[in-house]
Amino acid sequence: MLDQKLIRENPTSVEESLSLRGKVFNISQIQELTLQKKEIDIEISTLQSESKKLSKLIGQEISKSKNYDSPEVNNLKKKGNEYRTKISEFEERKRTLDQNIHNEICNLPNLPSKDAPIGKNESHNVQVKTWGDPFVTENLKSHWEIGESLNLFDSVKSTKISKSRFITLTGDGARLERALINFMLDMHTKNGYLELMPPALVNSESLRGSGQLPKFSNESFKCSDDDLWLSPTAEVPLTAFHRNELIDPKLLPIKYVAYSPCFRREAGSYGRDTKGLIRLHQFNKVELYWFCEPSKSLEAHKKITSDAESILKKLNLPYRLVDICTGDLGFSSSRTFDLEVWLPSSKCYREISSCSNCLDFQARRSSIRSKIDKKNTYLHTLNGSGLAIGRTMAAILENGQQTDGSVKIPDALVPYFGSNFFKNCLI
RNA sequence: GGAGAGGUGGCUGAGUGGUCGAAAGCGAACGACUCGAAAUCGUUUAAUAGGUAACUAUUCGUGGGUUCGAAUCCCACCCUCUCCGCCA
Repeated sequence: MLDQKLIRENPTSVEESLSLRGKVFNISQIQELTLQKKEIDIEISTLQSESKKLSKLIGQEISKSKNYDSPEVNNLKKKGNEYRTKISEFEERKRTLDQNIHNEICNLPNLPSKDAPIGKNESHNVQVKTWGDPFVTENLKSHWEIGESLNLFDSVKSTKISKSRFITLTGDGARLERALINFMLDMHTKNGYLELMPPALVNSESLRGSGQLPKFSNESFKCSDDDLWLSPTAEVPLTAFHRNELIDPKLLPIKYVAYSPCFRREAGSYGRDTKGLIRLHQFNKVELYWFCEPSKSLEAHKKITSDAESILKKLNLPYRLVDICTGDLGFSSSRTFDLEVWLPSSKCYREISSCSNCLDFQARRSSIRSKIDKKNTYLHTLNGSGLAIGRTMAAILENGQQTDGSVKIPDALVPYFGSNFFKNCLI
């Protein structure tokens, strides 16, 4: 959520900044509403002030004369009644204004950082660096072909259980998934993160707090009988963990790592990535999340990104770092670095982690503050996948494939997986 | 699911119609004492919105209502706790 004061005082610069996202936002309309509200606010508070004084006077009058019904008192009460009707009229108008303003502002995305590259869509994202050797050989198998031949997962049977875009991991596939989760959690907790295992179902307020609602309700699964949704990312419960809190500044920065299943409807992606582990309605993810004071968030953004990178390096997976352009930024983010892993079968890099600095956007929506320099200040929040498990498995299968059809398990993972090769199991 | 209790500041907790934005304690900040610290003593310390400021308004779970006036009375909802039932 953007600061109302900022919108009121700098509508043009807000409008210009938001337009870098490639859409037109009508800020002046919101500004007009907030100005109207301000006028009414002043009107109401003067009336309330007078009515309050009157009430006190009545109280004094009554205690002096010990008479609740004297003509003087009744006269004053009549006057008080007039105030009340007047005030409630104004309040009615204020309420509708407030609602409109709130709706409008909640639908505005975060302002893109001045450092983010300007562009319209993902083709304008900027590659910052690459790591490792993105090898290209002919006759490479896709990860779903490898998975099928080694019996690591079964998507056909999964449609019986649920529907398409769900997967059942089997045998060594399930074991590898588990190994990856444990490996990542261990790496990050050794690196100073506190592990959390949050609920997978979250309420509407939590989704609003991190920016998924009201705009993106069609991207999450909703429970029909309750005000609960299947969490699309651990970012949601982690933000909500501290909602409406004043955090002791001594605890900052707070660094959480959380494993969670993630559920996404993937509406509008029909026909894309229909095979394999890349795009599923349910997937596992290890998420990194920071709360820090505003002056430290740029530095924190670099750190959270390099913490996510360290996993790719340990697993020896070639990747590149991409600076997301203004037109491709997520709703809550002001700046995002994506980590994209090399998938040799499709000869391209695919997103495996997205590390975002949301500044105070989510903290304002969720009211998460700290007393910094004697002032209550909204904290900055940062999130980054560290990493998406299914896509990591896809990358391991494709990058580790050998000419004899076997797959080399990265050395760092062997202690977690318990072996350096897959046993081909029969189902 | 049934019965009961309760939601008050950073935290604990008093307050049942009239200077109550709210006692007290804890915590925190500053000062004194000290070589320094602990202990002790003193002072200060809720948030939000508007305003350069003085100040004004709002906020005692949320939303309505009664009243000149509500933390306090009425209604609805949400949440938490205890007991019982069910259950991994």
